Amino acid sequence: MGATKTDHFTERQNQLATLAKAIAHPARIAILDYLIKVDSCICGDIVNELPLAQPTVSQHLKELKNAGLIKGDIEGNAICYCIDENTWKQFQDILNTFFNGYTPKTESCC
Amino acid sequence: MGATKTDHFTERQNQLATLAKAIAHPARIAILDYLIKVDSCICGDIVNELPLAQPTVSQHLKELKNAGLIKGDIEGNAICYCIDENTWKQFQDILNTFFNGYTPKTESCC
DNA sequence: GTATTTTATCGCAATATTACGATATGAATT
DNA sequence: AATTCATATCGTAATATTGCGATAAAATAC
Repeated sequence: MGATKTDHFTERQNQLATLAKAIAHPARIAILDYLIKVDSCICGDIVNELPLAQPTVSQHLKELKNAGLIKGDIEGNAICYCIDENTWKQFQDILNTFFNGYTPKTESCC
Repeated sequence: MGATKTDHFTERQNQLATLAKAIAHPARIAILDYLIKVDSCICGDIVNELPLAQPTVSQHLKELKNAGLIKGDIEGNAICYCIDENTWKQFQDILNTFFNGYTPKTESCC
């Protein structure tokens, strides 16, 4: 055991969970924060911005890339990373739909 | 190693990550889906709705409760669970703020 | 060519998460 | 008090995640 039983849930539930997992780490939030802050594609210096070793940052970048949240192109001997506008909007939509799905009842027993 | 280096990130980054982690599992999404669907507090039958054993469901409920997303009161020999309206709205805000923080640039190099 | 710089990958150790059987708890029922 | 029902907790096994040192890969600089 220990492995998530993905088969038993709907595709939407799994997608939402995977999406949440992609941003479920402060380092990955910090990376996205930074990409938003500098307001342009970033070549290099992401490692210097984080309190983590280079291989660890590289791994987090990979996960963000797998999730589709960021994209990166090789540019000389550096990589140009930036937020993937389309996936970003898509994620925003999915989360909004989920959270807007709930409307508080007038009568609640708890 | 293996433990997340929470100390090195801002409180906001950690909060956002923790929040995301709370919904980063299809079973927990499914529980929230169900609570939204039945549109009232639920006493019992959450276990029957999920493809997981009772202790596992109980554990997921506990995590959702820890995150503040749901609240539960003892009601006879059952528990009345429902979505915590306030935390729900708060989470929605935090996520919205995060996702709205990004506005695509006209000139993007990737 | 050899250095230098930057990012990726490998391999491993530490920790966290997921899942569930067994058992405990706690309230209602008989 | 014993039974029943619903949920919680304990203990443990399987798997996943996090982190980093060592090393590789790939481009630039000299």
